[in-house]
Amino acid sequence: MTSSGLHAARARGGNARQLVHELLRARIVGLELQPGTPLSENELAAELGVSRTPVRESLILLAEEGLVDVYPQLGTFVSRLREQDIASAQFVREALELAALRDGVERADQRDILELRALLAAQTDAERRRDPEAFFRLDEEFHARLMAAAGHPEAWSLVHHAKAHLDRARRLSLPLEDQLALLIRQHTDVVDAVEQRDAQGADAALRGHLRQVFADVETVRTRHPQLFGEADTPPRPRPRRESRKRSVDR
Amino acid sequence: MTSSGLHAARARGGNARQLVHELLRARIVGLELQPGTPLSENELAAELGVSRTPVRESLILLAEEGLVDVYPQLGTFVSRLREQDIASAQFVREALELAALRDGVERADQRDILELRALLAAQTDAERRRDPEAFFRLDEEFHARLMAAAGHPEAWSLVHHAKAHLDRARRLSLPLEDQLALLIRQHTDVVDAVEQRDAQGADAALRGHLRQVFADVETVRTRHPQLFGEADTPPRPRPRRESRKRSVDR
DNA sequence: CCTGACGTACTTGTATGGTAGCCGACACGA
DNA sequence: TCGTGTCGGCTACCATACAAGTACGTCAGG
Repeated sequence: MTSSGLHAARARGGNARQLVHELLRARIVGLELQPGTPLSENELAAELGVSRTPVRESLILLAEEGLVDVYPQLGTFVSRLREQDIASAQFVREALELAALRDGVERADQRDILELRALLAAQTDAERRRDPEAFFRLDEEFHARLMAAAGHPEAWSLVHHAKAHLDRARRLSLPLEDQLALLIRQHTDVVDAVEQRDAQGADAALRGHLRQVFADVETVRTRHPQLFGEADTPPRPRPRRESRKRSVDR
Repeated sequence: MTSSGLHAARARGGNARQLVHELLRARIVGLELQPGTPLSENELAAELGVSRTPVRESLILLAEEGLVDVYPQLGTFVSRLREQDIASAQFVREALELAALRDGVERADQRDILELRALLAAQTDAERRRDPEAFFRLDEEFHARLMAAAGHPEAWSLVHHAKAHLDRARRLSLPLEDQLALLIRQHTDVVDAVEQRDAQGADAALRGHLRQVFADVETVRTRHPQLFGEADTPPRPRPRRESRKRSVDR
């Protein structure tokens, strides 16, 4: 069961809160838990084999990231994909990654280039195996490594947070024809430009790549509109009828 | 009693967790709680008239922001000013504020300019009254307003988080001679450039301003080295009983 | 006197009980 | 038929009890 795995991991490493947090985060970003899904503290605690405390603390952290919405005395729900959240995440990601890349063009050494190229090779392999999940992990690692090479490894966590909102939508578009190949090509262009110390080229390549990702979200929006929504009102677990509800705190 | 005030505020506004979080955050950023100070969940709960739960949840959030360090089974301490944290905060702040300003130069309308100028006037007033605390609040509002005018009000929260690490150190340098006047001058330069749609000028003015703030931190480091530290190990063995109120010497 | 084992008083982490408030179903009355 | 009041079940929030672990003062033994 899930609980046994959690107990094992708990013995190995971190505390229950971190484990639950990471687990729920992965499930939300991976769309295993779809937007609008109700998350009950009691239910999760029972399912994961821990008490409500670490579950609750995890939900608070997820709420801070914008991945869940907490309505006191009402319930906690996986947040819907909101126009504003996605646009904001895109802005933050662009600003941070492009700023980092400006330093990266100067600071990256041959060792960094080699590691990035190794990740590109692994991505190509994942694409050939038609394994979008593997590609997702490698994509994360690529962008993280890029920021580390630029000398700003800590700022990655912020990009990581922002990226979650984009990935949640983007994931549905990845299995599409030739999508992975296109993204890998764009990654490669970035690395090439960095290796040649071509600041303008690198900037253009990465910007184009990030905009591509943003465009993918739009594609998904038209195909899966039910995942999106402004969500001033809490989603309904299993409703039959509409009812008006005034939102509480921010 | 402190608790009565909190209960009152609680009736008015949010839940206990948010109130405790904001209170502790203000005390830490305001250096009322100096770096290295131990924060006991029990002690805080008793002092604030709430149970451990909201206090603990607040500390978790503060730990996420990097303002406190939690050592399990050992204690929670106000984090020291770390070289890396400060540099990272500076990078994030520059990246986000400058990226926003690029949009702001195009999007800001006359109404935005007027509101910004009103804040500048208030800052000048605070400077004349030699009121650094008031200036700090107005500085926050100025930068927040600037990002809102640029069309990225949500990204402010990230800058706000980053700014905390800088402000904590900077606060000690603000009462210095002519510091406030210089900062206000720089703020004014930014607004002037934005009003004239001078993208390059605005970029240079804001970058210069942010670098100035960063330089102030260095000044403080040489004067108050005890506030800094890499803190691989818990800050202090064990300061028992009340020994705070250690006035900042020169 | 010096050294080292140990108990005690703390710490955070986790589990659980109690409370106020919201929603939806259902009975009742017009 | 439709509107309304009540009640049961759910929620998150908060308080409290227990468990696991660390540091330091104390004291026995050299």
